[in-house]
Amino acid sequence: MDILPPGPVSCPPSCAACRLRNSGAFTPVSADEMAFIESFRSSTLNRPAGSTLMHEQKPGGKLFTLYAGWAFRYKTLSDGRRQILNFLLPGDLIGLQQEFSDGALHGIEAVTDVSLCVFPRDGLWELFRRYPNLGYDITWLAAREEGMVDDNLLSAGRRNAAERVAMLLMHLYRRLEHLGLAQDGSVEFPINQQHIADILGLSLVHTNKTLRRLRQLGLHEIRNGRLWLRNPKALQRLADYYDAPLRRAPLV
Amino acid sequence: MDILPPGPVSCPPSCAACRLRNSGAFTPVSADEMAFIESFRSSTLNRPAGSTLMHEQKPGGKLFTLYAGWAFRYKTLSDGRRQILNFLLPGDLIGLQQEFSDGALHGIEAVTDVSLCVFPRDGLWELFRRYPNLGYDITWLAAREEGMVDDNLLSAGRRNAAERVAMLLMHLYRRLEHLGLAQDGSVEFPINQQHIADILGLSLVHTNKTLRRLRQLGLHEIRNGRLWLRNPKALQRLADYYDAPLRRAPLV
DNA sequence: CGGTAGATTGAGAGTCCTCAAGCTCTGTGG
DNA sequence: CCACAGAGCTTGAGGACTCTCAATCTACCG
Repeated sequence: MDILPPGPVSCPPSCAACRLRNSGAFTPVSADEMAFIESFRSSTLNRPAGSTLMHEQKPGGKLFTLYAGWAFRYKTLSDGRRQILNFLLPGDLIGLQQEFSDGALHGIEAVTDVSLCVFPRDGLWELFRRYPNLGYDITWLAAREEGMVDDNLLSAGRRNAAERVAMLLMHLYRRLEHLGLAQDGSVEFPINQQHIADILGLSLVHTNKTLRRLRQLGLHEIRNGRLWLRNPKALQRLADYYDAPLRRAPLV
Repeated sequence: MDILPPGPVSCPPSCAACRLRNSGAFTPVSADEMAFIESFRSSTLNRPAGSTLMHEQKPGGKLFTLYAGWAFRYKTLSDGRRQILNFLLPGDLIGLQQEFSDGALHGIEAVTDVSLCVFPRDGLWELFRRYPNLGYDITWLAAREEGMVDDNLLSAGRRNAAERVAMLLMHLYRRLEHLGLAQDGSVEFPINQQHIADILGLSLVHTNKTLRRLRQLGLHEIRNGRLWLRNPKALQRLADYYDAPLRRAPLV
């Protein structure tokens, strides 16, 4: 990992130069809306791998859009057991629940070095008022994130270890590929086995044994921080996971 | 269970007579907004216990507000394993994810006879445009529901059977109490052990044994379709569940 | 009085967990 | 150049929690 600033990808000063927005993976916005988003953004921020972007206990905090890097939402029990709720990838909006929550809070931690666009929390209402489109987009993003948590809950509740692993690998590969981050049949994969255990609701040891078994069956390969799906069909069948293609998401 | 119409509580013709809105459990809206909501509503609907309100496969469908009764969102694997994602109680908005989803769909089924207010799906955008407040409220509801799924995921992933049961009983009791549905220290509890197993990610048999054990320890009692928390403190400690008091929710 | 839904119980089998080491790789410092 | 430390990955063994299979029991209904 690089020293701050994190690698070559900090947020550009202007949204017009935004690599995400110009990647084609997101729905276009009008010039007007983009100008508003840019004015709505209060600053940009780089944080190193492993840092806490939002505390599990404290409400408040800011609203972010993840520009580069990986992060995750999580909850912990008081004896330390941790459950990752979902992974956050570039373009994901961070901190929306804190705005509304009943105190059912979660923490957010950076997996890699990350770059963020920062938005003031109390500007959200104005966004809804002045640009209903953007409000609608934000609801879209919230609903999509809920859908991801739904999938994870189905895994944790009803899939066995191998099925959970297969599901996770498929899911992350698809999302990254959709963002244009797949190269030569592989994607960057910065999470370790503890992260995988924590999102799947498994122990570290069992996660290791399951990953190894699937690798030896030729289903995937994780090496040097990259993931290859060696047999996507088999993974899909194992996970019983046949979602429709991803749609372009809004980007705020 | 009654024959249709379900019991004495169908949606009133006018929102002004809405029992939910007048219960004090929801945030007030302006007369203007209420008039819009009433015009936005395309009809009302009663459905019997056990009916499917939304199919797991088909997108589309309508948007509902649950007026009376219980329902749940669920997903199933192709071999029939079912995971309930969360329970829906009066005031909950139903079908929002279908509007946005990437095809990551879920089904919705009525537990009891239910009454619903029906909204046209394609009117949602107009709602955001004309009443940004209401758009904001809908986002609030989406974020709250996600928070509930987050909690369930923490349970399924990291709590053992007894802790999961304790968590669920506390959670449902709190929500019902907040709706003013607690009477003499108990609430209506129309779900069976299969439902409980399906939301907790446990087998029916193990759910039964766990419920029985907690009952014999004097923690709760379920009888004649009602739930009593006999020892809320102990349940709370067991579940490691200490959320802030519930806030009033918006009602659309 | 049979039929059905739901709750209960017992027994045996598995999946998954915890404990405990050992291994590999990388970066640091002498 | 090598010893050392730390993070992450691997492996083995035993035990605990949960699952499946198979019945039985109760309450309610036609």
